[in-house]
Amino acid sequence: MTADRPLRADAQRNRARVLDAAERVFAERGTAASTEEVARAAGVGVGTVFRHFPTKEALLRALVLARLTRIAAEARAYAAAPDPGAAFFDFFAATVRGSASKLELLDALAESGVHPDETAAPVAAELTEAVAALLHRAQRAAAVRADVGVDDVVALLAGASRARRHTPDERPLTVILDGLRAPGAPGTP
Amino acid sequence: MTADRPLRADAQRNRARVLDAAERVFAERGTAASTEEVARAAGVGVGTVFRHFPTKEALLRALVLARLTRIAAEARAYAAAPDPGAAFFDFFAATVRGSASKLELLDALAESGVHPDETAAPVAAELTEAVAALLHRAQRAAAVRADVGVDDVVALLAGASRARRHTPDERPLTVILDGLRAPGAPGTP
DNA sequence: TTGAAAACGGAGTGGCCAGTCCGTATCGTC
DNA sequence: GACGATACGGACTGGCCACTCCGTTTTCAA
Repeated sequence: MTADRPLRADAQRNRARVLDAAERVFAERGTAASTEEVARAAGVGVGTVFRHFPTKEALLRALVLARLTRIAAEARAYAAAPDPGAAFFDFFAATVRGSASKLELLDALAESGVHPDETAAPVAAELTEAVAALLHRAQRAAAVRADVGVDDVVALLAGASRARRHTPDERPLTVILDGLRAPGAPGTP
Repeated sequence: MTADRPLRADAQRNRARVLDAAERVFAERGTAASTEEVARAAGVGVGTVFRHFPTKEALLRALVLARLTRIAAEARAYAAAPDPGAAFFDFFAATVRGSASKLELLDALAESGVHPDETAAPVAAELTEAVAALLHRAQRAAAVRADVGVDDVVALLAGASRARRHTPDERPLTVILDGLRAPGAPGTP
């Protein structure tokens, strides 16, 4: 229970800069990029990076968390759209387009033996819930096939992102979206 | 033009062992596993590993090459199946099932800034050609949608493998296969 | 069988990188 | 404006890991 008093103005600014720089650097140089590179890109000393994120792993974690949070928020936003089918498919497509090279952070984490922690769990739950809402509404409207679950959708999000890293082409995404459509729905004509 | 005379018996044996061990070790510990770990798993000294593969990158490359070669061979084998649609879909499914955790090697390579070299090019071409044959035959038979190209199929192979790492579930694969089917063909009923 | 060529093993080396430490700079409060 | 608290920068350290080197072992051809 640390009585986390608000950060000083410069500290807040630097924390944000580091997060930003880390996202950029890791996206383009891979997660093996050194912390010093991140610090340089942020215009900050390494010490500062490590003060805010005691470990490189913590930094990675924070990035993943931020991303998951953003995606969850977007999912909730799409839930407001009138057409259940469009809401689901638009969310899916937008997420894939926006995450092509970034979702891999998640995998980077998983690969390096990082176990999900208590901080991540609620966010993950939040995401799952938001996607489930979108999915189930779309399924009730017979826009999405009934036999897929939330986990399948998440797995397909990851898969579609990976496919996109292979080609900038939209075709693979289209194929996956079509595969998700319910038999009767307009899609593959 | 090195006059590569045949390897001595022990050398051949060890080379194979190293390749084997490397595949296992990198698959389960990630490509960040040290060369020494690979050597130990192969029952060999590090020196031996480096004699056969002058660089860790070269070892990774060799693994990817071997895998691509195997997949290409399998693609050619499936081309012999009577039903063009089944040939394509069975090949796709088998490759994904067999490569779930292994195709990532390819990505590991790509990520660490490894540029495709002259050795890889012919094998890649071979693979592309074999897949193209399968794909086009299936498309002519109206089993696979006409608007996807070989590159899309390869991207989707990678994507499906990634999805599979997320869930052992078959559903995501099914979704992708269904997305690939031609409109009229039997698939999503 | 024997000896030269080919391989082997593994201790050693150099470089890189995560993480620390502390003297200095900045902030914010009175 | 002044002082304590907070944050900063970056030189430094320890450990790990790719790769080298060479004395020893194995192969194989004659």
